[in-house]
Amino acid sequence: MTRPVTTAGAPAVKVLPEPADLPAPLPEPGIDELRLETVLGALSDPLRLTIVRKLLLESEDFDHSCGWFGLDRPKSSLTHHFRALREAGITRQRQYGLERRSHVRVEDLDARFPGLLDLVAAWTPQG
Amino acid sequence: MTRPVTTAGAPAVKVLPEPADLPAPLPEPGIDELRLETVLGALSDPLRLTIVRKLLLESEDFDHSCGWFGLDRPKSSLTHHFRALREAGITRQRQYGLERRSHVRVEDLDARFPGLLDLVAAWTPQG
DNA sequence: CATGCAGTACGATTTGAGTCGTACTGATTG
DNA sequence: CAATCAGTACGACTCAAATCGTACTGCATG
Repeated sequence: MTRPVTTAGAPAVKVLPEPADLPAPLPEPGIDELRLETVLGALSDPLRLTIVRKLLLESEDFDHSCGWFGLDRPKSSLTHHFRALREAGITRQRQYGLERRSHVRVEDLDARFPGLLDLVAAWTPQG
Repeated sequence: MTRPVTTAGAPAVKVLPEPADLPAPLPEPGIDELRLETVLGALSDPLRLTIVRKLLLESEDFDHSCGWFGLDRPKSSLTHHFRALREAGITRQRQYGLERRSHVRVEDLDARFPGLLDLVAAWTPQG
């Protein structure tokens, strides 16, 4: 298993050192609305695979804004892909002032599609 | 693990016996050419998910021809989807006389993308 | 309050996938 | 060898997704 474990065991306390009242997440499918074909479709794009993998491997408990990824695409393209991930139920997005930060819905995805995120974490582009 | 290992309930009669020397498989990617994004893309279609799942759960050691699935689509559409699966590396196809039979490349996929086929086997349409 | 900045909205364009009808191929069998 | 049958090839159509430029919104900070 290569994916870093964020919360080992049973965390009774909220881990993220975020403000107690987080901004409400943008609209997203509920855990029981997650559809395998939709999730796989969203992950069938190399750029989105890059985004999710980077979130899985390099995000240190914090959400990340669009710019953090260093993706060489116009902003409108990034909006498109981040929305695709959110609407498929793969990421959750919250508005923090100017920034719209994303993180992977690890718990939900592990519950519904166990093993899937490990495949994403193990993915490497172009090889 | 829900995916069946091999012959669960013994088939009464071996309806389609295979010759000792199998026909050569149709062109397909090698195991080291399998790409996660391509595989996920091929599996992001409900009809193809249905095909692969049915092969995983109901095929008793034998390959199956197009007609076995009982899919209510024109033949040219089926050709399209079966080719998509083969070219993504998910199925292997062999020509048996008139019929072109398919089976899932379980070993290859389990080796490259462990857990993926379990997700497919657990999938249910429309729910 | 004015400026700047993160990101969206909208629309145009392009590309690729799904769908399917029709004509075809190639093996099987009478 | 002719009929049949499984499946393909080809092409047309449709639709959704990717891409991206430009204009916009709304928060933030001086």
